[in-house]
This record gives sequence, C-alpha cells and structure tokens, in this order.
Amino acid sequence: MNLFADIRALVIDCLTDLTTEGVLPDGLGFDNVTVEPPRDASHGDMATNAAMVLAKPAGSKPRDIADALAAKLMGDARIVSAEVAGPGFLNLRLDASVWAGVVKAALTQPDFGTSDLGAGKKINVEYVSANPTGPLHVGHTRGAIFGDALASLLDYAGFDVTREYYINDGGGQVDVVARSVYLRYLEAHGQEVTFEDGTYPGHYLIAAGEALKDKVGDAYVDQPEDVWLADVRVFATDAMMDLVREDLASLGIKMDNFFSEKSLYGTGRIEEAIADLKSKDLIYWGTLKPPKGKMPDDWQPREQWLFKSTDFGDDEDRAVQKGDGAWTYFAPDIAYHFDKVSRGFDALVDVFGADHTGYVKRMKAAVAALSGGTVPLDVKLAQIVRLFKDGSEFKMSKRAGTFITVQDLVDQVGKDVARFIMLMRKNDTPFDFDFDKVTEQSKDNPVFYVQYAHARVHSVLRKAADAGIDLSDLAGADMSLAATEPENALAAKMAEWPRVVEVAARSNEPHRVAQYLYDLASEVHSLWNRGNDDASLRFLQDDNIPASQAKIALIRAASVVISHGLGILGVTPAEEMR
RNA sequence: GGACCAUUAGCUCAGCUGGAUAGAGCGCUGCCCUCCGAAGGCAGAGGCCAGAGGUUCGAAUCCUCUAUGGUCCGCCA
Repeated sequence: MNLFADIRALVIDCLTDLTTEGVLPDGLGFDNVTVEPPRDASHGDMATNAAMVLAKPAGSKPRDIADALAAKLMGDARIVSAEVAGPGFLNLRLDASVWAGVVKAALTQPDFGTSDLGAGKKINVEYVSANPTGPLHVGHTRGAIFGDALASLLDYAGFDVTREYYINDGGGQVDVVARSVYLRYLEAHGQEVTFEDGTYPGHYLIAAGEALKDKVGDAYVDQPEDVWLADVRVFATDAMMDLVREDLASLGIKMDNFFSEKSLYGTGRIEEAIADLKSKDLIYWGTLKPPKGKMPDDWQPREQWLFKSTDFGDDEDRAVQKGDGAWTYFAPDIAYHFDKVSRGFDALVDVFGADHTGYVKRMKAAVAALSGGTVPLDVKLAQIVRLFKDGSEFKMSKRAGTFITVQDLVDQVGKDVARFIMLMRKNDTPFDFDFDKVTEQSKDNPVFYVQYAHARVHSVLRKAADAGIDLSDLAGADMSLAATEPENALAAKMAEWPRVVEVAARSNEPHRVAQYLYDLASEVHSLWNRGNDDASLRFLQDDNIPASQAKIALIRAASVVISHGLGILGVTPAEEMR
C-alpha cells in the first residue's frame, strides 16, 4: 500500500467528478497534481496543490476550486477535514483508522514499501570496476557501496536488477601485474629480486607468487617473457579478482556478473560495435583539434578513426583507434555497452569515480548512438572521500605506505558504519570521513542512532514476551488504543516509506533512504522519550494487555520499516546494541 | 581556455524534481535525574539559501551571467 498514492487517486477521482458535473472544464490535465506530506505537521496530514495548479487552466480562482474539491473529499470516510490554506493548499486530516491501516500493512505485507515503479524492467548497474591490480582501497568504497545500495533500491522498487563489474583486464596494467607476480614467483623459488619502475612491489602479490609456484613448479624460472607472460597474465588477473571479490564480500557486496574487457578482444566484438556505429554514419576518419588550455609538449595532429559523439552532446568527437591501429580504451567500452544494450536491458546505470567525470558525455553519447536512443544511461559519480583521523586529514600515499585498504576500513569501523555513513550523503558531493566520530557509540552517530531505534523496539518485544504478553497477532491489535497524536505521527512517518522508495529510485539516490531512516528513528526515539514524562505513552502498559499490544504493534511496525530500509542500504538491523 | 559538480545556521550536511513561517546533528544558551526507560531529555538563539538578473500565482529548487571551491580535460588505463 502507498497511502500518498491512494489519497492522490482519491483527489483525482474527485476532480474527475467535478469535471463531469461541469464545475471544472473538460480537458484539464491532472499530472501536476500532487499529494505530499506538509512541511509543518500543524497543517494536517497531507496537502494537495490541486487548486493552485488547476486555477489558471480552469480559469477560476484557487479558492473556488479548493472549496469544491474539499466538499467532494469530505464524502470519503478517510478524510476527516479538508481546509484551504495559504495560497490555495488544501490541507487534509485523515481518520485514525488510516494510521491503523498503515501499521497493519507494515506488519502483514512483506512487500510494504516495494513499488511497481520498475515494472520488472531490466536494469544494469555497473559499479566498482576497479583495475585487477590488487585489493580495493578506500577510494573505491564509496562507489562500491553507493552502487550496491542503488542496485538494492532499484530491486526494491520493482526493477529486474543486474549488478555488474567490468574487469579492466585488457590493458597494459595487467602486464605490469603479471610481471610483478612473476618476480614474486622467482622469489618463492629463492631468488633475489628487485622491483623496478613499472612493477608493483605490493606484499599482496607474495601469496600470488607462491600460488603460481605451486601450480607450475619451476617451469617458468629463468624463461623469457614470451614463454610465461600470457599464462601469468591470466593467473595474476584471477588472483587479483579473488582479492577484489573478498573485499567486496567484506563490504557485503555480491555481484551478479563480472564482465571481462579481454573477452572483447580477438573475438570480433569490438569490431562489431564499431561497425554498428559505422553503419549509422557515426565513425569517420579525421583529426582532433588540439586540446585547449595547457598544451602537451609532444602534441601532434594525427588522422584517426573518430566517433561523432558531438552529435549526442559531447564537446569533442572521440578517438576509437590510435595511430598505430590499436583500439583506444574507449573502443572496448563502446563494445561493452553495446553488449549491455544487446542483452536487452531497458536502462543502464554506470557508477564512476570522480576522476572519470570527463568520460560521462562520451559514454552517454555512445549508448544513445548504439541503442538508437532507446536505452537511457544514467552515470552517477562517486565523489572523493577525505579521511580524517585524530583530528587531521589523512593522506593516502602508496610510496609512504599510508595506503588504506577496504580491509583496513572494515576492520576499524565495520561494514555497517562504512556503508551507512557513506550512504547518508549525496553521491556527487565530496565529504569527510572521520574515523573517530563514526565509531562513537552515541546519539551523535547516525548509524548508531538508527540501529539503536531498531534495537530498542526489539528490547521492548523481549520484555513484553517476558511479561507474558501475547505477541502472535499484533496486526489484529485494537489500534484505537495507540492513536494519540505522537503515536499517529509515528504511523504517518511510516506511511511515507513507499513514497521515499519511489522518489529515491526515480532519481537513483539511495541517500534519501538513509535520511528517511534517520527521521523515522528520530520519531521512534521521540515517542520513547515521551514515555519518560507521560506513563500513558509507554509501550508496556501494566495490567492493560490490549493497549500494550496496540503500542507494541505500532513500534514493531516501525522497526519492520527500519529493517527494510537498512536492508536496502546493506546495514545490519541489530536487535541488540552492545 | 573548456566540461562536470558543488556553494543553505559558527561547523558537517538534508531539503521529497516549483509550494506555506527553509530543516537535522554538532557547537552555543537555559532548564530537567532522591523513584519507575538519562550510553540522556526539553526548550531557545542562530539564515539576504554565494551574488545579480530572468521565467510565474509562487524559486534554495528551473534558465542566463558572475564569483569561489572541488573533480577533470590528448591516441593514458
């Protein structure tokens, strides 16, 4: 159930009636009519802008429309009052039975809050896609967590979601890893090795070197590169991807599909994608203009194959083939997205790091061209995270050895904290991650605050069970026993949940879920605190089992919504804080 | 030179795709624990929504320009 959608439908019905009665002229569009929670609770439970939106096209005053609509709405049992206010808002108050319905829905409908927004459409969310050169570091985590929560959100909103990781195993960096693993392999055979420029000395490669030794023995020792490179490349990539998978798992991320860039080479798939663009007359032989601003010293004009991305809003056309005939990095990316389109996805989302900002337009251009404009691509950027520790910024440096991995992060603050904190902020604004603050166990820490709300409810449930209160049919409780104003406020907040899901999913913004959970948790805590002063608001009412059941039903419903929301964010809904 | 993103309370950030008197946390101020739910609670102060124009019933939100900050900008991967 979605209360806001229900009431909006009611408003539209009433407007339609007014049209047939001749109060409103024919042919009015109701698309702009909204039903929203009011900014100020004293205005009522819901507000509609119908009168203001329709006044102009209907050629009448907002007040007149509002009055007529109010009279109509009052005919529905759910509407207790409908008052015109401000510039023409219609403020609605809802019957207490409506809130009881929300509580029951949250308790009995496992899909409370899910949506048919996605209508089963296939959507592909690509995220992380870090080079397979080693374990993930903190720089990757924001995009990883964001992409994962977004995927869950879209799933919850009714999309058929595929979580995907693009393995950049086609470029030269893989050779570097392969050579580095080879050095560690020699080391495993007791040789002295030195890591020169162009190799990675990372300790995480030691295990890979030993594993290679276990696999091939001494077959590659003191052999020229052409003997072992191809094989070690595969071996090293697999080993690195195993590390990546472990890191993802420790963040609670599990991909549906890993797509190998390498699989595009030598299989005709790049050629196929480029041919598709050629057939659309979007590939031509030409010369790029020199870059503006600081001119590279060695820049020289050169003729090459270019993609006409300017036709689709890009600033420059982009090269797909280098002067030496090899593909640019862009070419396999085109082929990869061609593959996504070919797999029948209705929509695509790419999550990039902030360092790929300049890449967005050409990627959108490519997808628009390849799909004939039928498949939308939304690119979300994960902005940088500044790390703070002991009051000052913590700069990462590979050389200085101050390199924080995903494992370090998870070890220090835990998966739940890392996920929630990063998901509270919009993805495209930079933010500061303070190690000291996020591990604090207090109200000031939003992760703790939300989890604590959930745990508190479970604490009440345990106490109620100890007191022998029957909790087997909370949905059947007489909710009129928990219908005071602060209690209704909590139910009203729950009623927003389906709306939050839709809005968040429509804009691909999971942070809205986190913000909402904070607000909902706040309502739970607030109600709890009121019990300190007003014993009639305590959840366990001595000698009044029906009232206790109703109040428990209310907060239990809230905890169910919290756990749904935390589920989307990938944060554990703790039942107990320790 | 250009692109993208940001700019909201002293600080860190929200603001539900254009709605009413712009919100939260921290910090600040003032109250509140002999007892039952204080890892606290309640209340208050604090804003020219970077600036200037524009669009309309109505703008923090949309458009243009300007300023500041961030991320980038060759056939790199």
